[in-house]
Amino acid sequence: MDKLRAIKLFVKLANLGSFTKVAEQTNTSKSMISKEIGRLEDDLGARLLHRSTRNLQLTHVGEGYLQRAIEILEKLDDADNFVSDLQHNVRGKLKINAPMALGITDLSVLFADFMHENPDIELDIHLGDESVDLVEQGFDLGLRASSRAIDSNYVGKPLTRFTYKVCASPEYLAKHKAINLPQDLSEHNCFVYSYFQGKDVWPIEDGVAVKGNLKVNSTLFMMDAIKKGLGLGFIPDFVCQKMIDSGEVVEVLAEANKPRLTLYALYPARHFVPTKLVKCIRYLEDWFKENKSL
Amino acid sequence: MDKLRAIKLFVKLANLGSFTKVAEQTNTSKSMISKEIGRLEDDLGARLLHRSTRNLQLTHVGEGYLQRAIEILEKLDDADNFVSDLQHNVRGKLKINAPMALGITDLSVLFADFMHENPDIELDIHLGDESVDLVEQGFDLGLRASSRAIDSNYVGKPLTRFTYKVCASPEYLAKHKAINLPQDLSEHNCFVYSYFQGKDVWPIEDGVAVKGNLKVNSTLFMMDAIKKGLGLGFIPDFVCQKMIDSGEVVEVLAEANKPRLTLYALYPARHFVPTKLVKCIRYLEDWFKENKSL
DNA sequence: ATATACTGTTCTCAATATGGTGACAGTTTG
DNA sequence: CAAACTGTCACCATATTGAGAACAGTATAT
Repeated sequence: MDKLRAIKLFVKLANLGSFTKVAEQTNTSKSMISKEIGRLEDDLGARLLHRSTRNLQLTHVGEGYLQRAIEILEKLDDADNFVSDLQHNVRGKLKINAPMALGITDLSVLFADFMHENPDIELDIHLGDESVDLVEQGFDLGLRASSRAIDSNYVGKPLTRFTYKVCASPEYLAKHKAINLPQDLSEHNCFVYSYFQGKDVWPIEDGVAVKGNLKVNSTLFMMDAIKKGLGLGFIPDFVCQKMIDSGEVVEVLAEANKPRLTLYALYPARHFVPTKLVKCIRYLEDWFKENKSL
Repeated sequence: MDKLRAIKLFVKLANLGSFTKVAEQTNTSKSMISKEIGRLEDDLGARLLHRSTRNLQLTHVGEGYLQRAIEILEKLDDADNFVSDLQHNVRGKLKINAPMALGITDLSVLFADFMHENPDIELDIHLGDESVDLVEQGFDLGLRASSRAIDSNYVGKPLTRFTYKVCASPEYLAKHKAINLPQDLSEHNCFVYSYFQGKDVWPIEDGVAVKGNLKVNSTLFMMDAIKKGLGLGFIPDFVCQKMIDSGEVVEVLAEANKPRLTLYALYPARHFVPTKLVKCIRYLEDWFKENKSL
């Protein structure tokens, strides 16, 4: 028995004062109203209203119950509205996790624009490359680079593709042996990124073991070392491209086979995504479509 | 969809943190819980909790909804308890309507005893012989004398049977013509009771037209006039019996056919009767069983 | 007075919704 | 690497449901 509907009908009945009118107003049959009210009375174990053929009269019990029923329905409406607000309102917090390097480069300008367009959305951005559990940490969105499929608990929207480039400063290259094949790297000072899955193997062609005197968890830090001519780095293109374009660093082994990764926007829910989040993801997609060749 | 049950299950789920445990505790299947929560989420248009295989995590929405849901359930409990209290509690008011004459004679002692036994029941007794609508006036109980069937809106418990007696004082009878047949009454001073259905026809045998110089809406007032030897009265036996026994008045036409009426306890509801009322009706039944021959 | 219209209730029956079973995909644990 | 567990999904017999008509009763209209 759907007690809630029964209560709603009871309140309506108390207002309209007629089973028939309630039936008309709700597009149902009299019999249904009668049954439903009867069921509610059964459930409560008390009569809510006296039916005399022409007049309905609330019982003592009915009067008290009516009052409480109205409050209950109000509370329910409240709860529904609360959800709806949180869902459809663009206001609200958005807790986002993103890779450090990406955050410092592209995302900083991207989200600056986004915040300008959506002043009511509050951003809470955690930059970091440690693998965190988005759900456990309560993140609404995570930006992840991946070459493989994504954890099945998440939906992943592909945003852009990127690759890595082996970078060095012109000065470094001039002072050291030429690099023509991936294997040549083993005799150079190759910086290692702390969180890199393969540790000290760069995924060029079949993988090249490298070694070097710098290990750091920031590709930007690494870039500065590269620019100073200290060594080579295996750097995402969104970090190094500008410096390559400006000539500060140069790419080596450009023709070698390197993994192409996809940047995903990850969000945990399947059915219902808050509009603020939808808006954010759309923005990400559009931004990368405009600014990058996917 | 039974939203209420869904809400209950959601609250349980939030507490236990596992679909399976909820299923066990409610003696249902996991699938049912899953479905029901899913339905609630559909209805709300938002996801209430993130399911990762090992941990359930409330959504922002879920947290807010949980809080509200708990309040709603409390309110519902409140409402139910309110009804239950009013229903099962012996405390409370009892608004009773009864015929004036009966009230002054038997009921006064009866209810004195009843109140003594049930100090927590508050009585609100309206004595009067006008026909009142019990429901409209908000009476819990009405005592009615009737020879015919009762209004179908009410349940009527028969309490006792009674009849009427033609009474006169010995002095009156000594001074006037003898009364041997009903027709003889037409030559006597016969008092008329104001609310009597047949007005000035006494329902003896086939009915006897009478006339007299007193019309009053109280059989007790009438009794006093009779005792003084002013005339004859058609009096309920519960009013006149004692005086007949004591010899103050005597009955005439004792053998004539007079209507036997039944005193009913009338109460409006069919399904649910508050226990205080049940108790009162039981008391009435018992009292009349002991003190009168039905 | 009598007829009519309208009240709420009850009955039956078809249609819908429901909840349990078992399989499933995916994880964590031993 | 197997086993035990998570929540979800599809299937299907079952139960509940709600509409419609018949009903009993009462007030209004004629």
